[in-house]
Amino acid sequence: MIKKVLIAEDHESANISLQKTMEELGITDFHHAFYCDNALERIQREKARNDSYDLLITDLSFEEDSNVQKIKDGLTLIKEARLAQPDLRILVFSASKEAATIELLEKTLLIDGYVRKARNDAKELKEAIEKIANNQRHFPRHLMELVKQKNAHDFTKFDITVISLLAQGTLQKDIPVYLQEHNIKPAGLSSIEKRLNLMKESFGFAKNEQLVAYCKDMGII
Amino acid sequence: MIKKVLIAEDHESANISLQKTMEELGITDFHHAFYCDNALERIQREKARNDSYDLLITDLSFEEDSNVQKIKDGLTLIKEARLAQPDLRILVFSASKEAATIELLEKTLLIDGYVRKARNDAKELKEAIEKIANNQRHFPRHLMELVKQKNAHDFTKFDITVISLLAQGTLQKDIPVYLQEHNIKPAGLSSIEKRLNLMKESFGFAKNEQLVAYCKDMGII
DNA sequence: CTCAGCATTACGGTTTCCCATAAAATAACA
DNA sequence: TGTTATTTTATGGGAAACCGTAATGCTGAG
Repeated sequence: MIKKVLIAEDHESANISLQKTMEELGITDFHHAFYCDNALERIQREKARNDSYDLLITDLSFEEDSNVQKIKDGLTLIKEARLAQPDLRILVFSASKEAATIELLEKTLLIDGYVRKARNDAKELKEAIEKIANNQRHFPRHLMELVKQKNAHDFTKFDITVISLLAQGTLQKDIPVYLQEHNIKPAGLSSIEKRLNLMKESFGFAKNEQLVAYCKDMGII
Repeated sequence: MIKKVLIAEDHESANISLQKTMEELGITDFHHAFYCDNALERIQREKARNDSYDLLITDLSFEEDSNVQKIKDGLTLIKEARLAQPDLRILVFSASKEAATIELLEKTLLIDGYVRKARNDAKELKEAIEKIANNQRHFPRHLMELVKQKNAHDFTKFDITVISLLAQGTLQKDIPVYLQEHNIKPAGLSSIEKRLNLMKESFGFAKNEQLVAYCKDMGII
């Protein structure tokens, strides 16, 4: 049963609708945290008082402002919250549709649910909370599969290293030196060219600039 | 005076908070449109009935789904709405912090206000609507200046066009052709090179890939 | 050990990009 | 109108990237 909920979300308008959703679910004992640090404090405090939260609903991205925070994003908050209270249920409510992020949340951080801010998000939020109350998990399967399909290419660590170096301004011909220094193999210029070509071909791209733009969009680098 | 309002917004949760804001402002005569096409239809219909809307509040990005739309984004909706009803007030409520977009809305499309989905958005929304009711306009000055300051370099329309073309995979040597076709001057290859060099120099960048990465990060392209 | 099969690297020719300089066009001004 | 600035475009040489191919190294099966 979910009775006590903490909402970590900086957008006022999102908070308003979350509040309404809580009310519709008959949950009256909930609090808002507009900053991550405050959210973690509350979790720790209530746990110490033997009055722990049942559920944390959190966004992933928090805007930075003059109020400087130790924890700057939802991902870190989730990790810290898990340390502070291992049995806490966690539901992420975010606009991100990045497959890698959702997969990380589901497979590695083992959160309880993910609802994407989108057309029917309020309805889905209710579903998700009800499922979590019944010890089920809630993830947007359909979406993840779609996104996965779109990424025709599986980016390896090597790929990401190379593209990051390019995005930092490293000359292609200088990349082998860097790779050797960091004991990354293969390190030959031809191997780098080959890999870049493979990536570009699989996306139908013509230039490295396109690849960098794509990886930035996808949050890969 | 603002009495009759149309809200074009696809996210359910954003609609919920907008609804609450309307209620708090004492505006009871408002309607939701979840798709752009429907929003335009409503504007046209009510105008024909001599019962026009006083204000349109719209998002900029709408998610595409199975329900295929003629109008796919807020920018187009705004242009069409202006054609249908020139005296309609328009307030944009969007998460975009792209300076170029806000400037376009303010300077060219001459909308009445812009509120960014952020920490205190509900409060700002009320302010903006009240200002518009008093024939004032509302724009987030501070933000725009911040974004401007941060960018050591002032990106011109030309700069953005060139970088976008690069990010799309256009070969540098093919850009002059594109510029000529679109009547953009200057169009010479040397001018493009000169401009790219200037940008790279002002950031201390070595390669175009870096520039693309930076512009992606900053939301410039 | 030998040899096939694959991955990696090396090399050479071509294209594109980069950069400096010169020519041409345009704007500014008296 | 003529003269000077300024901007834009043209050109050529050199560096980097691109692309195909050949050589080398590594691995595992027989």
